[in-house]
Amino acid sequence: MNAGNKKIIVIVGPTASGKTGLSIKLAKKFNGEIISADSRQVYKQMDIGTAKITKKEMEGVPHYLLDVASPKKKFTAAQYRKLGMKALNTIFKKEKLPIVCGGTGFYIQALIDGIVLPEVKPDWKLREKLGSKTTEELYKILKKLDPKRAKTIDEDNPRRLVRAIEIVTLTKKPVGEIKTDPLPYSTLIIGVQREPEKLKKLIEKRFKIWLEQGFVKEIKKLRKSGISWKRIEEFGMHYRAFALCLQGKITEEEAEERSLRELWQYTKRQATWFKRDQRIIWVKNYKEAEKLAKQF
RNA sequence: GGCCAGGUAGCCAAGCAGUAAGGCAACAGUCUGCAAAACUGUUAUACAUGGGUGCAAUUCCCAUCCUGGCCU
Repeated sequence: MNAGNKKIIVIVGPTASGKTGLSIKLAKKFNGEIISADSRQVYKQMDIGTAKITKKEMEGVPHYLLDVASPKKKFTAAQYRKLGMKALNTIFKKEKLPIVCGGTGFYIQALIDGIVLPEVKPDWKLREKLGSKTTEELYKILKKLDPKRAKTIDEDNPRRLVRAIEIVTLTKKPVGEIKTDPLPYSTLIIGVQREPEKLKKLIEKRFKIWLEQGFVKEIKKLRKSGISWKRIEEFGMHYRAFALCLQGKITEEEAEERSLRELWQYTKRQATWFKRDQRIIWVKNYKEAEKLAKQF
């Protein structure tokens, strides 16, 4: 497929920086459609706490990769890439401009830089078996099963070791080196920049709004629909904090404190991630972004 | 007022004669198959104050101040 003149705009940035608003403006201006790149907004029933855009806020701009998975199941970067590619093709067919927008750097990388990987579902029995092993033991197991993967993996990270073992065990073949298949389109990556102090305030403000909108209720609903506390805790940050609170393990005050703190820590992790990507052009407002997009 | 317990880095907390674990936070970073996850590294002239006894005290003794609990 020769698609050299096809273009994609990507918008990245820390949480609460205003990516969503920017993406809508750009989409309207340049006849675009939006592909969300957010590892939590893919789940149904998780709207308030993920700051998912509402129908009204979309202003008629089509969105992809929202509400594509059940929170009961695990969604992975591999699935994201698959669905993302599909969305890209759909948008191109309509001769519109795809705008990938989100804060999950890994998903964006999976899509744009094209990490090729088969989908592997979690194997709970295997995980249970591996659960009691030490990191060292896990590493040894992986080394035996897939020496190449063992070479590059972070050997102190049990989470990744388990997943790697799961993958070899289920696919029955070592993957070894990972292939990449970058998209053949030209991409403009815009980063939304915010002063740290300002960002902190934006996070706080948005968090308060979540609470007013019934974030706690949202969690209760998740629980009622049969999702375990453990699973809800896995969603991290404020989902974890309030899940603990509703179980009576921490006070409401602690939950709020913890949420805010973790939200801020997340922001910093995102910054660390995006810092490495030299392709990102950082902007402070919509005007700058529009200018870039025009040139592009 | 009396008795008891305790005062160790921003917070929690171990040690209790040879100058001080750990956890959280903070800061930095990793990431190519769970990524709002998981993991790594770095940082702090921290032992309430004043005396005393020791070669040596954060550690023992005395006093003072503060905090918590109990009693009157």
